[in-house]
Amino acid sequence: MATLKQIQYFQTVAETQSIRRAADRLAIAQPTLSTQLAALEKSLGITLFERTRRLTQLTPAGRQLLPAVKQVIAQWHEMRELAHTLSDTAASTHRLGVPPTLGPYLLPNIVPSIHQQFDRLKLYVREDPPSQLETGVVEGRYDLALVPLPLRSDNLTVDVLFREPLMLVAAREANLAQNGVLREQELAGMSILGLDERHQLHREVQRICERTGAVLNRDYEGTSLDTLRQMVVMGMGVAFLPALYIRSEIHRPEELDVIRIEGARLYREHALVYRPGSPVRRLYQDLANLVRERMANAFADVVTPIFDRGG
Amino acid sequence: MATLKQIQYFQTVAETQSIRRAADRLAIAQPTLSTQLAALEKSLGITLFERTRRLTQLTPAGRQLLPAVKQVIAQWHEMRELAHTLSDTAASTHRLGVPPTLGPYLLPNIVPSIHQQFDRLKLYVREDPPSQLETGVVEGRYDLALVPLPLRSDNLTVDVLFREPLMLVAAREANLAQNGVLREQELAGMSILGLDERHQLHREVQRICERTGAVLNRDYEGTSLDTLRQMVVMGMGVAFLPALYIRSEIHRPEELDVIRIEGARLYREHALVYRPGSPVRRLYQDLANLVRERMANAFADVVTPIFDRGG
DNA sequence: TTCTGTTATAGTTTTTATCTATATAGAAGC
DNA sequence: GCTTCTATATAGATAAAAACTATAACAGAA
Repeated sequence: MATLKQIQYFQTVAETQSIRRAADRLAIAQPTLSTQLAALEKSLGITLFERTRRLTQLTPAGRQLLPAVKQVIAQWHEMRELAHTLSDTAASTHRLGVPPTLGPYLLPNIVPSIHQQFDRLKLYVREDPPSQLETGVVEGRYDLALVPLPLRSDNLTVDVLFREPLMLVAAREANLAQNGVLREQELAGMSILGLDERHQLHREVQRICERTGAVLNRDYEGTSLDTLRQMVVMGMGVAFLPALYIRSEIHRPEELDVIRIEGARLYREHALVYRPGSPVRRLYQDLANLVRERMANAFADVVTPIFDRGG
Repeated sequence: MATLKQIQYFQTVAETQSIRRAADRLAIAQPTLSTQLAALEKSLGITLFERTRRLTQLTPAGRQLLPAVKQVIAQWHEMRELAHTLSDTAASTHRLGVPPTLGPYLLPNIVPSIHQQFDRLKLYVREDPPSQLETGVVEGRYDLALVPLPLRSDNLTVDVLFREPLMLVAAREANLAQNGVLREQELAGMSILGLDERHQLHREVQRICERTGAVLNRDYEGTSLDTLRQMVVMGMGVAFLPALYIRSEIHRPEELDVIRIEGARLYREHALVYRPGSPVRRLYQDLANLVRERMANAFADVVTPIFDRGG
């Protein structure tokens, strides 16, 4: 069938112009080389060499085949080199899925740290709704994903990363809270703007409303955190926005009041998920730890890293 | 060592996303495939697949290695295709050496016939002095060569092709022969222009002079047939020129008289030579026959094909 | 001719690839 | 929670191949 070994033998004989010398260079016995060469010639249907006692040289056909043979060997070496590079698991490209309400506000803060620690690791990042992320990882479209808790699927490994508060945001003119703090009871009856129901955040806000007695306004729903913020700025109502979003995106604080709710469990939790069978799960655990540490070091005032659950 | 078979297996498993299905498609047993895959992974130092019950899919590293693997296989297929083309011996490029006093005047007449009969054969033609041609073939720089007889080497196969008369050429004004014919005796004492001694023709003319009593003029020697002709035109003397040269190159016959010498053995003989061990000697014999036949059909008035000697 | 160096062939051993049979382990169903 | 199904892995045996040693064949040189 023309093996790689055989075409390497071919190349060496062509170079040394002698079966004996080629056998020496290849560290095999001369009859082995003769036999393999004959086998190659038979499988290709070509006489590659003109064997005389004085020298063994290429036939016209062999001479023309040689460049093609060298190409194959060169490609093969290239492949092996690539494999060697990739043998460091942290040297390949991993497909990371992120939810639209987290990715753009978290990644800019952690990607530089990742590249610092794993300098040859590459991330191919795509956004998807959390449900898509979960099935995406299960079905292999993603290698790992950032998803909000709780998970639907139970056949994924979950490394809980951190807790992110949801802050109440109101137009400055509304003058809702004097010192930036409200008590949970004061939420009762308040009309809350939310995202449309395809977003996970919709459900999270809905849950908060049910517990606090606030009313989720379903007449107008945002399609992204940015439109939701605009709706608040325009005085359409108040909304819960994730702390990391507020930290990243609210560049003109004078337009909006950010209000902390006293005593309430107003937060969402994010986790890194991947298939339990992934051969590189160790790397993913390292990545999860890196995210937690980065959050603890630079965003302790915004989020709460969780070191002890999952993983 | 990462064999071609193994990387083909790799590709098939990547495509089918299943070791079992890949084994079916490859018509081998599933354990064989598992083993070979494991061997490949070990030799590359990479885990290529994430094996679960539901599906066997590429790891990030495997995903990135796949294109390189496909390249190797593609190059290999290309090589085999080329080999298939070349398996027709008449489909390769053969290096043909020709002497400068024959090649340019013979080849234009026979190359079209060659390409007509062997439509995929290609000739790589180079000119060299006959001695260089002989050693060139022996040492493998040429696959075959046209050379004048007699040969120096005795370890070449010789297919004698044809006899080419040498004609006496004189300036028209000299008015040497009324009807274009002279008798051999009339050459005695005549001063003959020749080529310099690096050309085989020098020796051939010298031999003729010795036999007929003509005198080879060594004061001025041509470096090519064309300069020799010019010397004759300019009235510097007479010269022997090969019949095929005259047929091809003397476009203005009014300037020169071409004279046949009656009764003399004034000719040279050309042969096709190649190494006795050449695996394609059959093709070369066919080529020799083709040349002879072409000469017999279209140049019977100029040269005498030799069908029975050598080969 | 004989000697020398090179390739081919014969016969054997070792290695490798492949097979069959079976173990193991998730996922799905009862 | 147990069984069943399905996919991959492992064990052991067999077949294929590639390797070796020894020797034959053969051309060129002495």
